[in-house]
Amino acid sequence: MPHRNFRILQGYLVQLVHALMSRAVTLKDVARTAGVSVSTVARVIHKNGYVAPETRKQVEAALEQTGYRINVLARGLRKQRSYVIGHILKATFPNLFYVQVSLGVEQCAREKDYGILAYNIQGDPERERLGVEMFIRRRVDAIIFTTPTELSNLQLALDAGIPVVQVERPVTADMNRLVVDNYTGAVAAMEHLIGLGHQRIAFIGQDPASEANPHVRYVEEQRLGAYLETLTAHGLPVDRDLIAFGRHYFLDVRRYSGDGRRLADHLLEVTPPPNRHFRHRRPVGGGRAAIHPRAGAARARRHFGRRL
Amino acid sequence: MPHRNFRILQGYLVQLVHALMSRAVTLKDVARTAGVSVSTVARVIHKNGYVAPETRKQVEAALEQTGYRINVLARGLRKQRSYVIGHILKATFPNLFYVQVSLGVEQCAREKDYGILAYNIQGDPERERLGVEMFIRRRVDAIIFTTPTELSNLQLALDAGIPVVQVERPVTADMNRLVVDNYTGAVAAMEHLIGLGHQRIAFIGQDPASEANPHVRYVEEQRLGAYLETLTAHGLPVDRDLIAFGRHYFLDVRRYSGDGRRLADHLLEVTPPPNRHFRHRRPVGGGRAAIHPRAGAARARRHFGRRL
DNA sequence: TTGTATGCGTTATCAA
DNA sequence: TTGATAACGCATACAA
Repeated sequence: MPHRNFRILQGYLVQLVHALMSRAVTLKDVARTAGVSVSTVARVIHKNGYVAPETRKQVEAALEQTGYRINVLARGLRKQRSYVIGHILKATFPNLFYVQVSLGVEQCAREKDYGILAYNIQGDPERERLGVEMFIRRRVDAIIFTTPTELSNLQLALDAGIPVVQVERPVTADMNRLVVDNYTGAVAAMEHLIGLGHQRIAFIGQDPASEANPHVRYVEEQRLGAYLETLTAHGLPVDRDLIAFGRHYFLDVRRYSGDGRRLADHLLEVTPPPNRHFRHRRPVGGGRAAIHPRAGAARARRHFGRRL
Repeated sequence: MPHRNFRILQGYLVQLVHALMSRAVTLKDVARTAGVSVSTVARVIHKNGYVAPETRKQVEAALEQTGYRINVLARGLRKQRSYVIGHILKATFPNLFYVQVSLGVEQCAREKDYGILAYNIQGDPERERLGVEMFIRRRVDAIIFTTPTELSNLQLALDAGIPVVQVERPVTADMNRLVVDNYTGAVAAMEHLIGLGHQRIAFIGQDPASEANPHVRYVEEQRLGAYLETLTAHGLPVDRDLIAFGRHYFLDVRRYSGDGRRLADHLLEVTPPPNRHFRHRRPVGGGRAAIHPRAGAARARRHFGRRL
């Protein structure tokens, strides 16, 4: 289709000419059109120092007329800040948790006029290192690890003078970290359900007693503890048949860089069938008591012992 | 927990001191330790111009010793390039299509040592404009719109001399665009299924004849056309009962900025139940013939007319 | 109240 | 074969 190819070529050329012809407006340009010096323009823009009212008028008119936009790179070079935060993500696909976190990070940064440079490592520690290296070259002002993989990579950033924060699954307690409070969250979920009048509530999760990963074990202990504690606090019975343990979800994201088919295969392979039916049970009257995470975790252990 | 708070405070302080004490190594530092000028170091780094072998040795040693890392911002100021591409996304959550695109964009950019600055607009044209403005201030080298919302925002970027590309759902034919070839994709899917021996294949999609959005209509026409064409090419019968029209998925992402509950409500509300049963049908012998998109779309129209 | 001059870290030109 | 220097666009200390 020669006509179509021509249009495409034309599109490229138009943009190329645009890009080559146009030079971004600088402070100097504004100063020239306003008939003042660059520092006067700077004073107007930053609203510091004294500027005569009429001079200000002229400068503002010139700013309007030229369509000046600050060059963040140049400002960054001068102020020794890039106004960029690096975000290293363990995986976005297919886990929407990471997507939600990156959305939140981006929105929050935007309010402070910061940009987010995302770097997806697909679970690969070596890529994580490469990401840190790139961020150092770009002089990012901070690095967020969601979630961190190797301590050495955190240290690498720190040695370059870049502050870091670990989001979930911290690999060290010696650096900033932000973790989900699973206990409070699970209590809130339970309170919500009980508040709606439900009394036969099931728990689906991994078995803390047989979980090797310490982080996962901790998380599951908190959740299960909250579940048991809240039930008891409301005078509801604990029914072992309503607790389904099992690895319901697991993915090694390194194996799935955009390959949807292998992903689907693997999901089918590792997801076990439901391991028991939830039997119907007569509801029991409510109640309310103080609930504490420590007590909840302890109760989880007492209730099920080391082995289930 | 005073002990825990102390550790957190300590973490902050350690990082603060790190950040304040450390100054990034510059070319000048390397030059000083190597006992040469900055331009000699630059020549070694960029492998252009002539450098005496021993001088090179010294410089390389100094580079190693100091741990020099180029300052991309400074280079960008000088070379009038930011080595950053802006990526405006209509939505990432809950649509994994956008996530996949942004992953691909990022990987590809990385190979060319480019960074990706993502800007999520949640379907809001005004945010799209703000995104373009931010990208102009940061002097990004190009902007990708996945997917574009307003033509004026594309024009805004172009006027600032920044090349743009529209990914799917182009709002104009006059600027670069990259679109999915739905016809070829659907043919491939059909060939795959037929190749596996399947002969009773259903089509689920929207009705092109009653679709108001021109883009969606075009997409559905291509897909349905490919479906019909491929069936016929293989000598398989077209069974109207195997074609299910209906709006199976729709989301106005502006309404769901992280509110999972309302999202779930809406999904349940707009997703209709399956509109017919797929009846069993006897398979019919195969065959193979040439297939063309235009013919496919025409066949779709002939087969079902304006109204179905 | 305004302007001049310097430096941020690079690249590139030109002279030595 | 190497070094001095200007320029990129901005912020700021200081001079006028």
